Amino acid sequence: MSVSSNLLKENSRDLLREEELGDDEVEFPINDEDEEFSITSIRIVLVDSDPKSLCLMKNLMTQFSYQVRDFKNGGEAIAFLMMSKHEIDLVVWDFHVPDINGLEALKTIGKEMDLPVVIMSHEHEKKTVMESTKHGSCNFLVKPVSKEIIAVLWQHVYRKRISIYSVESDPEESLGLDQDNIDLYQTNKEESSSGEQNNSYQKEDKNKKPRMTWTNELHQLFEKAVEKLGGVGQAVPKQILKCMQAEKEIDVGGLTRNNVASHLQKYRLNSGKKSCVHQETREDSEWLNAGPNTTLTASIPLPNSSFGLHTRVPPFPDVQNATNAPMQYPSTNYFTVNNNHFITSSLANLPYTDSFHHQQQHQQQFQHQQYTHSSLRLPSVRTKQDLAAMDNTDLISNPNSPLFDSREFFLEGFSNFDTINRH
DNA sequence: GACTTAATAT
DNA sequence: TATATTAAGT
Repeated sequence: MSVSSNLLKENSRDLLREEELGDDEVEFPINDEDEEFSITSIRIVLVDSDPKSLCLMKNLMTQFSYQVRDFKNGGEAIAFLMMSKHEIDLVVWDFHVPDINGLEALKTIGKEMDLPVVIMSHEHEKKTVMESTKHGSCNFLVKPVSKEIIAVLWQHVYRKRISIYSVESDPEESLGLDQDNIDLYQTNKEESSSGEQNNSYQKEDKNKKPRMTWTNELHQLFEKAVEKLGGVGQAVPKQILKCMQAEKEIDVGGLTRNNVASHLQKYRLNSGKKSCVHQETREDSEWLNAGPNTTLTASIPLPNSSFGLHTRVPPFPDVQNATNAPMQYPSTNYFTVNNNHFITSSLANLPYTDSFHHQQQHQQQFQHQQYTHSSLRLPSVRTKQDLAAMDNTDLISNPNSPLFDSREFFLEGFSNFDTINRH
């Protein structure tokens, strides 16, 4: 059975499963071929030097049916972890454990084993939170930790599993997955490591062909060709392309007939509209000001250049007025480096680059799913509806704390869940 | 195979 | 929302 179909399984099936499984078993929504693996309820190593806090946390966790192994002493905890790291799903470590503090624990665990670590502390100094986050803490819990937070601790295990699975097997090589499943799988993969935007950029580079940009220069060349061939009504893509390529001064790069056809489609559409009812838009006036000498590079990747400065190409000009007059460009500049887009302006209202925006949307979807995910039996006394109704900020114990504004520390989305993956 | 149009993705 | 890409129809 494939990964994604299982991920998407709805309640009915899972309920059935739950009857088949023992009480303390949780079926994980990840299968390796037909061999399903289920784990016993999530196993947590809890480390806190304060006996009261330790006891309280342990009780709470047990209440939510986690299996807890508690330690007052950091050294003992690490020793235990070294021995049974493969039997543990999550580590919850108090920042102020004297012999091994949170940071040291994060370092050691990060180096020696591949476990998600949640740091907790009675205080929430910026420095403490920052450091923990930097060192790969999945979450930072401020004591007293609320039930709601304990209830959703499973998410870190879930995420870890997903990310491990993603790294270890390349979905495209897996024969069992059809294209749809691969797509879904990759979506999940991106979501599961939402803190790593660079990765998803790189992913896109690998699979998708670069999107070309019609620069002013290119467009003028195009327009010149169209005119030469008898106007929009006469000119056809192939000839336009030939015409454009004939122009020695300007390198049209890897421009294809399809590119031209697409551009022509838009061009025709636009010129038709213009000749009917002409309403001068803001964009029009920008184009009216357009000048022939503005030099821009095509984003069609040229063999020798993978780097270029691009300016967003304005919409089509009014046909009659397009050729002359200096142009005022829209100010959204961005670089492309190997087809990665980086906005260079720090202006507030810049649009997202596409992939970033896209990713955000996924992220939001996933955040919602996390509460309601049916494939996991939540070790929770709350209903799924309750969880869904919970505001995300509930995950930080003191969201309104004057000392600690989660948004200040965490990347987009981190205030809800971890976006930093340890490896 | 080329062109146009429509749908889809970014 | 604009516009580039992809698919489908002629």
